[in-house]
Amino acid sequence: MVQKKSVRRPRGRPRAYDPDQALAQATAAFWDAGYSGASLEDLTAATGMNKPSLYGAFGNKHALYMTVLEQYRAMGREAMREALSYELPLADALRRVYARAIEIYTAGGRGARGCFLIGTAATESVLDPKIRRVFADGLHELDAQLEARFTHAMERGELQSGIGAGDLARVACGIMNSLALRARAGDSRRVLEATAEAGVRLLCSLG
Amino acid sequence: MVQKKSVRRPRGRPRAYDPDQALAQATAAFWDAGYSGASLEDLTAATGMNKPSLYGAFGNKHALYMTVLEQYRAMGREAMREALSYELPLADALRRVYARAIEIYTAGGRGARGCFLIGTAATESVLDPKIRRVFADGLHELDAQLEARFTHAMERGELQSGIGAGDLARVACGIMNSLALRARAGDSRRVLEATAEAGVRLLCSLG
DNA sequence: TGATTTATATACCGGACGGTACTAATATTA
DNA sequence: TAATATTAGTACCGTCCGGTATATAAATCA
Repeated sequence: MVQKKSVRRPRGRPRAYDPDQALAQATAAFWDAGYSGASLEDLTAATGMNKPSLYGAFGNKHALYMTVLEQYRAMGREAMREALSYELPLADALRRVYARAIEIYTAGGRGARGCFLIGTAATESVLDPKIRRVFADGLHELDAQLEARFTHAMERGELQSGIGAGDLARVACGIMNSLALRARAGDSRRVLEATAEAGVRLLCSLG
Repeated sequence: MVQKKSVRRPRGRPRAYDPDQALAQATAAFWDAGYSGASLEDLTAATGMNKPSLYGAFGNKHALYMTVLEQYRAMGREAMREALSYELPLADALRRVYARAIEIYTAGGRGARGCFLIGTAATESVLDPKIRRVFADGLHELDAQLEARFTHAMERGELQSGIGAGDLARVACGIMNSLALRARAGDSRRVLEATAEAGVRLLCSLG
């Protein structure tokens, strides 16, 4: 009988940190201060790790950031996939999407921080092509998720619009971008929700 | 007869730089790299000034950034005021607004940089309340300009919508935010223009 | 128990950071 | 021309930056 690997400890001194938790705390540090604004000291303080351990686990600052960035994208993709129901009417599906986005954007101990990509990756995107690529991919992936849902609604006869699904998706994505920015600017949850609802009604021709 | 002050030179050694031009070049440096990402060396290289002159003229890095930020806001306000015609039909006025925004967002030597506020101030807004205030004011001022135009269109009977002028304005502002982000992400001008046009048609119920 | 393996912890590296004292240069004023 | 005023330019300040060498601690394996 083979012993479970997760129980059998590896050979050397055990880690004093939980990798997932450390990554989450590094995410928070970057989210607050941005990539350039978060110092290695901020990151070690946030994770509770010392610098050599941080390097051993995640590589240098840029590599750590890229890891965090990809993890955020995966979280966002999954959150959207869950929220963007194909069962509910289009308007309700969009409402769920925006509600979930507002949840994510207004979380955070030091006040709302918006979208991680918009708050940190956008800034670096001009001078850092790798970050720009991930940032653009993140936007376009959301576009694609939304476009598929709009296409579905059109095919089902749930929505007739003179505007193509792709363009509708980019506008719907734009509403979300705006929620992220307004959250980071400190707008109240009520304003965010009203903006989202107005967007839903426009997009679904419920004006 | 009084001699013009602008001709009469002040007492000491004359400046080797043009203050307006220096400020524009500092703007470019911050726009590319963000506030935290732009070093004082970047700023002196961009402006051609040495550090003591830079300090004498504009104060420390934060003060210089705040000056640049306010100047950008003034430029943006004026650009919107010019573009947001009250004579043209609402849809055409919005088209002018977005066209002008795309012009500003895609300018820049090292590639498109989007909106200065979104690309640089948003990132700092979580940890720097003064920057957050200016960022939020910038968003809300654009909201107000757009809301006034929507209100005008409604009063004139040019637009009937179940959505209030304020909410329409925030959505219209969101489209612009999205153009800024997409520009910084590297999206083509064609995509930006298509997104803007879709936004116009939704906002003006031309779907 | 002793060797080996892995991680932690301390202390340090060269360099870049934001910021400034000091000197030299260039103008006006008397 | 001498005195004064204002700027430019150089050189430097202490600190923090990202990153790493080295030593020590804590586990498994034989």
